[in-house]
Amino acid sequence: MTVRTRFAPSPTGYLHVGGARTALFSYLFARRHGGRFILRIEDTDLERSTAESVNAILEGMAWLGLDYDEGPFYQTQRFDRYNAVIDELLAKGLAYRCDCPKERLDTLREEQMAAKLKPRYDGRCRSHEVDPGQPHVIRFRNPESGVVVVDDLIRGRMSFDNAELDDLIIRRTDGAPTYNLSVVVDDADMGITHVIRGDDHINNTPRQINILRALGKEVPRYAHVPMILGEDGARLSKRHGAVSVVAYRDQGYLPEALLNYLVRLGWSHGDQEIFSLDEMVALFDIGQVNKAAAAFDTDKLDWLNQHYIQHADPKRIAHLLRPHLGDLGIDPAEGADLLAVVKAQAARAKTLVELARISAFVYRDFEDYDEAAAKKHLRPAAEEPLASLRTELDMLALEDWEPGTLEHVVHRVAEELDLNLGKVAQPLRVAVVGRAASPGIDITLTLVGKEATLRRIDRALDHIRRLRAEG
RNA sequence: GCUCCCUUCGUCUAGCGGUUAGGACGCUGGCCUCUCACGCCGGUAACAGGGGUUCGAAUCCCCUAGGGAGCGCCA
Repeated sequence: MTVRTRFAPSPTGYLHVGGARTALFSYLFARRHGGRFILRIEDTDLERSTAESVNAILEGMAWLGLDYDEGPFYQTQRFDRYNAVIDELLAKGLAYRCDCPKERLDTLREEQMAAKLKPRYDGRCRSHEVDPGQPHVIRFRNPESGVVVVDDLIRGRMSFDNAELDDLIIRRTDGAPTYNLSVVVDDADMGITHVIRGDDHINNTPRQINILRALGKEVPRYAHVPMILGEDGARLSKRHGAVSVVAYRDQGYLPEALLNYLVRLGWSHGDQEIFSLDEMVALFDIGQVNKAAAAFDTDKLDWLNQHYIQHADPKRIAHLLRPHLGDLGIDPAEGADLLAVVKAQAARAKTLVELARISAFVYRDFEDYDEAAAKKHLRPAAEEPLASLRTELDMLALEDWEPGTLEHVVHRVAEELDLNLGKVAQPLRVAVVGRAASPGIDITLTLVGKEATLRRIDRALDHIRRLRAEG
């Protein structure tokens, strides 16, 4: 039997990290077992489903590289099929028409809650005829006794008493089938062997199994993955900042970093922290997934992202960095080789956004000096070394403007003035970068170029002289 | 309220009856060093509580506490 899994989001918003992890687990499980991964859009809620959300989900999946073998299928295109199944259930007496007015149901619920009972439909219409011509819903006739046992791949054995369940609506007054019916029909029709989904569906499982059985269909295996919590341990929501997968892309995260982070949230393989997608496929074991919810930790994601920025092909990083430089109004075509910039800076940034920000000085003069850096390094004592550097650097031919020579010049100036290297390199760095942090001074000067370097040294000398004039 | 589920360092986790309870992020001390990062070495910190079972429990059972989900003509 070939394994077939599916990811079945409802298009009522973007693809968030919780959904992405469920999709990842589902994808990995299928790939791991040589099976097929299917994407199905559960858009039966006509009110809330939007085309934008569908696009956002597809975009998120594509960015993460979670490619599916079949689909996307849309439930709205399968209404005829669901209705045929509902009619079949009706004909067999496994479902019935119900015309209980909403008000009655509301008061019933209130009474039950007041009596400390679990609110549920009382089965009033189970045995009375309802005129098919009048408004009504269709309810599934759930077994009244017995237990439904689910051997969940993650949770283990769970059992539910049928007496706790009620007759759920499978077709609305407007004729639209509901979620619990459509999932069951789709999973059966699409031959889904393993249903991997969020654990908020645990309580739906026994109902779905009952419908599956009424239909005479095979019951798939289930794996309910725990939810992802926000940094504070509370349920993930918008106030936790980025939750949308594409928002992470926009903030400069690499898809492999997010994927790696997500797979380790709830799953592990010994002490290994770094996993390529291929390794995940080879090692992933759904039975090894944790049962408890996990809190999202941006610090660890950042660490992984920095790792991947550092180890990825610099050419690719350079390519991905362009739009982020563009956001700063920088066109890297007009300046130092972007590849060289990436190689020099990759280990210094947690995100591509940060990488762009700390590299801007290469392409344009900075606005203001970092206050603390200027105060510490652009002091009167720095005037002499800077002036010497200005002279020495100015004498360099353009073809000598390279790391080896530049490092030599800086060292020589320090020796001539009998100063520590730091007393020379740091003022120079602040003069050229505006801040006290940058790649090695030789690389920094190489990237900035002769013209801008001399210009910025002059600016720093002005700064120091003005400072002295002010006393 | 009822049903189902969860509980190891701050966070992600290893552990599947015998371990000095391991790793990672974070934080932190140091090394490297022209700065910042990277890298390397070290430190900090956990079995929710209580009963059993057992020669021996983080591991098995029960109870308590805390947390979550569901109880829609949403998915």
